[in-house]
Amino acid sequence: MKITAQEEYGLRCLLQLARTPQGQLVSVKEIAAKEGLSSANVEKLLRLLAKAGLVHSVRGIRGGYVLNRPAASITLGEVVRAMGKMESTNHICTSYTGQRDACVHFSDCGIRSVWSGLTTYIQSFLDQTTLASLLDNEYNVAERLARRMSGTA
Amino acid sequence: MKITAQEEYGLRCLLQLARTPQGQLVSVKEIAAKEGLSSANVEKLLRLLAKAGLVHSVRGIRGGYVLNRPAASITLGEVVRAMGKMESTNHICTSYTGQRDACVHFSDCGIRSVWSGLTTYIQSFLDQTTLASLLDNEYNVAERLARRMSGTA
DNA sequence: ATAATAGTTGACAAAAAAGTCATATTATTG
DNA sequence: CAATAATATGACTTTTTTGTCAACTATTAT
Repeated sequence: MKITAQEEYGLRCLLQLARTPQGQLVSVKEIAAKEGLSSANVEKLLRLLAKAGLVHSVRGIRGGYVLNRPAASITLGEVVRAMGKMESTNHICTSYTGQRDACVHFSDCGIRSVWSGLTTYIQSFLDQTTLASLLDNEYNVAERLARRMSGTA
Repeated sequence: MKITAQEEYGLRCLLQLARTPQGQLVSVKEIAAKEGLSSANVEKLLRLLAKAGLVHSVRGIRGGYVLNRPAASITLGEVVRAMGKMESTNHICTSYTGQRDACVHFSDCGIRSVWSGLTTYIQSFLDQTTLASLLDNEYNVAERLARRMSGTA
């Protein structure tokens, strides 16, 4: 139960796109440089996001990636699901069953119900957070910091 | 962001202990058989739980494991933390930073605050669920099932 | 005492996740 | 129309996580 590397980095790449004005293209190289990741890795992440329809790519010289929709309409839930490491509610109890075919216990055992409850709970949190709200928060923090540093507040 | 094998199996082993009456010892072999896991694996899981103080072991012939505290006082949060795969709130942004030493962005960036918010949110869910409540639920399900099958309801 | 049973430990093996690389494809620009 | 700069793809490598094994220690029963 922790955020995977792909989820974290995928989100970061997406935020880099969200920070650039209007459907302006950003290259893998730029994103990689800004995030301190390898280009190969960033490319892989962006391909996952493209498959999920969150970003869209343009080939050729001067090509790059853009968000497919406004940052305010993209939720963290979508991002995390796009990275493919989220337990899907209907797979609960199918992954970890020991050497048995199905859940060793009842067909609707206590474990199944907590795990699926937890998954739903987490997704509701993620689905309520948009890329835009993350940036907002970031800018507010930056602003507060700037004010404090300049002795204005 | 998904439940790890260790978390799931650790919980299952613990529930096996919670199901047996009073501080009665259960051997690794029994648990392994009931869960369809290898003894070696169950042993490893139980050692983690023992290190965290959730269970206690007795050696020698007729030895085995017991819960250290009543099932109603052990929360899922404790279990998950014992298995060591939970993001700890003060490690946020120290694991995934690309090739940089620290968070590439602000020292209190948008990502950090969501991830730590999410972690807290998840833990509050887990900390409100006890082993006992999982068993309750299990028994209720079993009872409902039994009633339905016997045509009583 | 000794044999048998059960937990303990650390090293190792296998599987999964993360990351890299080489090669192909596409578009632009001179 | 060639050179260049960008994305696309799949195979491969590395790292991390899971799981197994073998040798050891403790406890009980005979």
